Amino acid sequence: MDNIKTRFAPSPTGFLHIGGARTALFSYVYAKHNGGKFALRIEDTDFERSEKRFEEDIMESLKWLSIIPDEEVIFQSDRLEIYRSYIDKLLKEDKAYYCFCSKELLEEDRNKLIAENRKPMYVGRCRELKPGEALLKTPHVIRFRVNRTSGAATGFKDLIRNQHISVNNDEIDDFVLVREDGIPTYNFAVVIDDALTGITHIIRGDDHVSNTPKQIMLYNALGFDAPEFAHVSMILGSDGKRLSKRHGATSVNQYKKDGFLPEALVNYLIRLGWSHGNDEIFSMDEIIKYFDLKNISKSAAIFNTEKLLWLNSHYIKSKDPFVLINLINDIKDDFQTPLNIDIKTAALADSLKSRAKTLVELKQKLDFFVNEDIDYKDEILSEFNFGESDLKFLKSFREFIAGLNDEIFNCGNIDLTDKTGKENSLEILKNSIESIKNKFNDFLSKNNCTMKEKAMTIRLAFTGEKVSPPIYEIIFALGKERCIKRIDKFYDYIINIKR
RNA sequence: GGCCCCAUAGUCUAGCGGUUAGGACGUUGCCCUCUCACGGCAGUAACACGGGUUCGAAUCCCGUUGGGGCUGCCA
Repeated sequence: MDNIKTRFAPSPTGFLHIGGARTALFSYVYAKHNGGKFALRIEDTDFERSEKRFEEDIMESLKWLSIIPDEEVIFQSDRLEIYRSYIDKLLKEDKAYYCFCSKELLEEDRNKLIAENRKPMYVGRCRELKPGEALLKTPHVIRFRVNRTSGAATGFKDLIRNQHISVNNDEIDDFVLVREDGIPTYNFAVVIDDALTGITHIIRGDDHVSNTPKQIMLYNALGFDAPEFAHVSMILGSDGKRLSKRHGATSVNQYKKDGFLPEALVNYLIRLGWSHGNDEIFSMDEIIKYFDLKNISKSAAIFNTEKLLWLNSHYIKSKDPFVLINLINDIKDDFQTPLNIDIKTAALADSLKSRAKTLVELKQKLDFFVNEDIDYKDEILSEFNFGESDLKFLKSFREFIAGLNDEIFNCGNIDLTDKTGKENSLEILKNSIESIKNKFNDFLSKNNCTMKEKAMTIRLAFTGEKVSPPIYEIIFALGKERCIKRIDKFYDYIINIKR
């Protein structure tokens, strides 16, 4: 089929959640794989629950994920006139009818049917009514006249299951097309828009399967060709229940704030329900290259944060440290001070990136460096026993640091805005760290001790933590003054606890 | 309750009538090592159940069970 066009049609009643993001992604890559177009339509006909901030969130989140519509975004609230003209057509052709039953009356009908153990459907009170002018001035809705011919059924072929799904017409109510306030309902507006905008393939959540026959009826009644349908299974929480807030983060923007990279989220979501052999790592280009509806799973998938974290750490590891610094600064809260974009920060970020699963974690691991001073926490330090020999070592280690040539710590005023500047500075960095390493090893052998024996003491002194980047890098990044300051502080700390 | 859909390890999945049922996350052990990671190696764990069809079934059909969805003047 040529001129393929897909769409994502969220309602702005909440932040873009990962389930929505996944169907958007599927729709987007399906269109792109086939050289088609992808459209975004905001279904804001529920004025009660729709909010501007959610619209903005949805569009920003999609952009963040690189899911970019090819056309201008459509808002259903701008298209009320269009829907009106089609409802007139249906009314004129007797395919829809006015219903004057009050909500209270409907509720009564419903309770009665349930009590009799029958399907709670509209009883059809107004189905054959021919309302006059006066009656039309009273509150009413417009219902679709479902074909009640005995044995009639309505179905469609689902591309995910590759199977025809059919429902008997008497399972389908005379559903409301236009509400009392004159605003069309979902099932009506969705059909008009998909038909008028030339959508060829509708990829959406499983929860719409039972709406589809209603929509097919509308396509037929309006004389439109029905598009193809592909219903993707839902994403469930760890307990197998429908994903909700109690399962933790569900909105895309929360994942951004929590330090996830869009590549990781896209990679995770595409693999949740879709596969390409045994491959796990996909860039957007690769997804587009390989994507096929045939390889989408029919069954629901449970969201697994562990695997997302693995992918996130994979992508963090592959990033240039300067890029990582920018990304961290991009998600920081307003009250946080941004990281400096310099060679020392980059050096630490580079060695810390394999130790962090999220950008937030990476940021935290840089704290010992970013903060001018550090605190020694008893709950960490109490695990270690320090004696006279440690004090003696610290003294000579202090001398060693103080004796280092200032040149080693100097990385000059290199322009980091261009690529060669960065490369040059990384080269200087490598040399500095190498020479610190050599001098430090000399120092150790002169003092008859090994790295293994002394590393933890030094690490604790410099960072206050049991986990840190390699010692040489810390010395380089902190610089002579801060190293000495921290050695002194640590010395005092030990003396204090020994008393 | 009715209707629709789904069913391979804890999780995501490969498989599309004949495989020692493959990969990944997680997890366990070992190696590497200044810590923790990273990396490398090895291990762990699955065809929901019952009937058919067939020489042969994870794969096809039916049922059972379990799960999910819908059953709105929400989308």
